[in-house]
Amino acid sequence: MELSKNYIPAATEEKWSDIWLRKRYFSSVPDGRPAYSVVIPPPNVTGVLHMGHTLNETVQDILVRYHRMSGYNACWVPGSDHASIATEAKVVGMLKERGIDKNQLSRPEFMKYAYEWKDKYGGIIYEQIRRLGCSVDWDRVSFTMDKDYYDSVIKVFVDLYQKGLIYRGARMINWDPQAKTALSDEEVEYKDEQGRLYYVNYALVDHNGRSLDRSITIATQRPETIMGDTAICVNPTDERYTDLKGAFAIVPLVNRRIPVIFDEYVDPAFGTGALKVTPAHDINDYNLGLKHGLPIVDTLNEDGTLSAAAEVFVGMERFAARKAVIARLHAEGLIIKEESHMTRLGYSQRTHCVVEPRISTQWFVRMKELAAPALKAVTEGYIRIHPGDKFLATYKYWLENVKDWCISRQLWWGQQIPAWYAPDGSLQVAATREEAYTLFGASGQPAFSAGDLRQDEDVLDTWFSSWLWPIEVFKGVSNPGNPDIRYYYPTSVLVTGQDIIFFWVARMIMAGLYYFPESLPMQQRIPFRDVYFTGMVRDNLGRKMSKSLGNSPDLLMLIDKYGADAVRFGIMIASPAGNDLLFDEAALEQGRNFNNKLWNALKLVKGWEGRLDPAVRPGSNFAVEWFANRLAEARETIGQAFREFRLSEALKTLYSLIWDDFCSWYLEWVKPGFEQPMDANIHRQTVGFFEQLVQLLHPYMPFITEEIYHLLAPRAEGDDLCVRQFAPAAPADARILGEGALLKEAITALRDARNKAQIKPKESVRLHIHSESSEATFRSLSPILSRQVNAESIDFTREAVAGSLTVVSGKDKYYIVTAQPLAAGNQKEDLLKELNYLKGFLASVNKKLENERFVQNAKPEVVDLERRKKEDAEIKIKALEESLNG
RNA sequence: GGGAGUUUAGCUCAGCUGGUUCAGAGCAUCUGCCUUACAAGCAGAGGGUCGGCGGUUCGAACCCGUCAACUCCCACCA
Repeated sequence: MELSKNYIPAATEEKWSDIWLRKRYFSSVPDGRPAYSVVIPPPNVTGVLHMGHTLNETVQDILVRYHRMSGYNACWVPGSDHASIATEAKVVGMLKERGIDKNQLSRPEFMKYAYEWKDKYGGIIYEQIRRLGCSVDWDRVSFTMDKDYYDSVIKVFVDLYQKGLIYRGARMINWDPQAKTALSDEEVEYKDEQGRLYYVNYALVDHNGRSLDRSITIATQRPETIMGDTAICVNPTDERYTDLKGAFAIVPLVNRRIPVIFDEYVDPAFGTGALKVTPAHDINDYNLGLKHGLPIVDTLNEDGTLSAAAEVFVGMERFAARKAVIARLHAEGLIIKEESHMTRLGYSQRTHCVVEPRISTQWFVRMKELAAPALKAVTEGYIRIHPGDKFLATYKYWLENVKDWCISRQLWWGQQIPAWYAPDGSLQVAATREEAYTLFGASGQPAFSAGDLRQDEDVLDTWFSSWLWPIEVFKGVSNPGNPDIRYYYPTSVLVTGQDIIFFWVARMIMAGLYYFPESLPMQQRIPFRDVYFTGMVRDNLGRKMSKSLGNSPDLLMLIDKYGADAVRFGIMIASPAGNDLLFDEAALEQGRNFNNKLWNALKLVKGWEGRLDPAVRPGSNFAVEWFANRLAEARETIGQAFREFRLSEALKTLYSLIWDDFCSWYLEWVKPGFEQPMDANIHRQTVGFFEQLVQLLHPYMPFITEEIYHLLAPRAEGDDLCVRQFAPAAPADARILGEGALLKEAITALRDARNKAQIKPKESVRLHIHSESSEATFRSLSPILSRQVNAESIDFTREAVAGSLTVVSGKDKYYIVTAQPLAAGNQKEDLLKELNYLKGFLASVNKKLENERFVQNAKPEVVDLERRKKEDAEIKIKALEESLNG
């Protein structure tokens, strides 16, 4: 069979995707093996996967494949999130482009469009997951608005309500005027900005309305809210204002009379020490208003325009209104000063518009009771966070200070809140209209029919559904106690971005601990045992990837260009746990080159098949023996790295094992001479090594490894790499590894010397080795050594060889004899440099050993080590001096 | 304002319990090679006062203190 010059990923990837799917390797059902279950953080159906998803999915696939190959029944559940507000915003935008106004649609009509959107983008996302090679169980695809899932969310809502953990009430919430919905505290992103502070004069009057012939100046950043003022507040200890007890101020523009009140809250040092109180539009003012019984004048409409209550500029957009108010205040001479001022503005996470604090009747979850066990699960180590040092404190702080969660959204796309209102406005919470009607009838026949009940218009926060994800993807809510939930829950590991630690991770822990009864051990109630946080993906300049910057590459295009394995390699090689990843296409090129390296190693090994020599040779081959041990050693390192979630490090180990140890050293050592036969036994063992290497690499680069596995040898039906189990690891023999290191050192030193002496690669030399300690080893290694340094002969000597080039490496000396006279190099200089260094080194070792306190205090093995360093250095110095003199 | 993290080669990062010739790897750079698997390659090389200062210790990239820079999270002074 003819192998292409370079590896071509596209066809291979399609082929194996299909075969894996057809053979249902990634479909999991409970069995006798231990489960390794992972639920995908469901991507929003708003668009396509970005590089952050790519990193997350790759990490998950590596863990899942690795465990599938390690005796576990691996199950990775794919799915997507309806992403209530984000998707609704996109659908509304899409409709607008088509000239359709959401307000003209009925709720069912809108939902039809939303589902069309979901089908389209959900499909794109799943295609990306497939192309990336993710070994998800396609029989378990879940969506947070599936019928069962929807019903589960409703069921949990009703349950929490009945237990008193959900309540409805008017509170100051964050309002998104663009999406026209309430938001949770977590959905608001704050940015520091340069704002402007306006000093505005308010006229003062006494309780009879008589002018006091003076005014009070307040400082505000939001002059457009003055129409909502219902008090002026000063600090009671502020002597400038003590005489204003019982006085009133007149709100400019609307001439409303408001009291001057006194409260410690006001900082006399800020601005003028006088604060305008607008309870409807500021959380602090709201609290002050509650305390002092102030009326609330809400001057904003839900879309951010001024309401009739504002009296002036009614209907004007809030920022335009600000300008208008400023202009009129200026015209009336009421602004006496302006200054710039740093401020913090809240933006909606989804629509990016400035959020308004607003009083509104919403549904809330009481968080205190849910938070306590969630905190315990982590602080007591039932759930381990990686990297822990970084996120433990953040997690703890949030849970200890958590506030109630506003879960109602004034949207259509989502689970509609199961609250039912009677004509008189009273309400019952129940999953269905009929159940609600029954509840209304509990204390006698209601005066209305079930059809008169009106369901709450609002839907639930999307996170109120995704917090059930690890439970409901196994139907744990809709079908409690079923075999899947009992087998797969808790899941093994959650891999996600650190940005959703509060939104999602903490709340899933709460949901798990709430949902599974306290009578069960904590280990069975938690949703996952480990949490692995990936960092944020940035571009190679360290900037966040974003659409507006245009620095977020398209995943499918990258796969087309480099191949999925190369993308996976590139994203993993520079991705330490929890640190941000600076994405650079150069890393993908490295991945592509690595593919090619593997491919060419395959070509080499395959090329030997035509000229195998089956004759049995006595004794063992050093190269084979060495590589077997090197492989054992690397497996140990890799296993340890996996246990510690150091996936990038495991990949680096593999990369170097394959590129350097296998290709650069091992294959060169066993490679037969030009047109010479290949020892069939060595070939067989080489194929065995190659199989082990692609197996180890498979979790990272599944396609090319599967392909090579099948090209190396014919395989029985069902013998595919993705399900091949790792053989038990053998311990590595340190002696053989040491001999391998010695051989590599000698080869490198001799090649370096050849290079420096400008001996042409094709020119062979005669080599004399002077080794006090390792002569026997060198004798056994000489067949490899002679080929690697192009030596036609190797002899052993105890003295200097005249007319030779001397090389000192470690404790050994090499004399290179050439046919042509040697070009005068700076060999002597190099030797002197080395000698000087060694003498300095010896001096420092001696100093240490002569220091009594060192000898007394240091551990005996450390002192021994220094003694050996001293001996080694002395031997080397002797060797160098001899060759310099000789 | 509170908290966490980071700072090691041009870039991205390892460096575990303070002690192997410990100052490392990859990428990039430079030199020499179209050697028969691979120029997307091979063989080599150069490159760092481990952010600054001080301390603990026989011994510090590592522990302590302090300063500086950067990053992130949290927070109701208009």
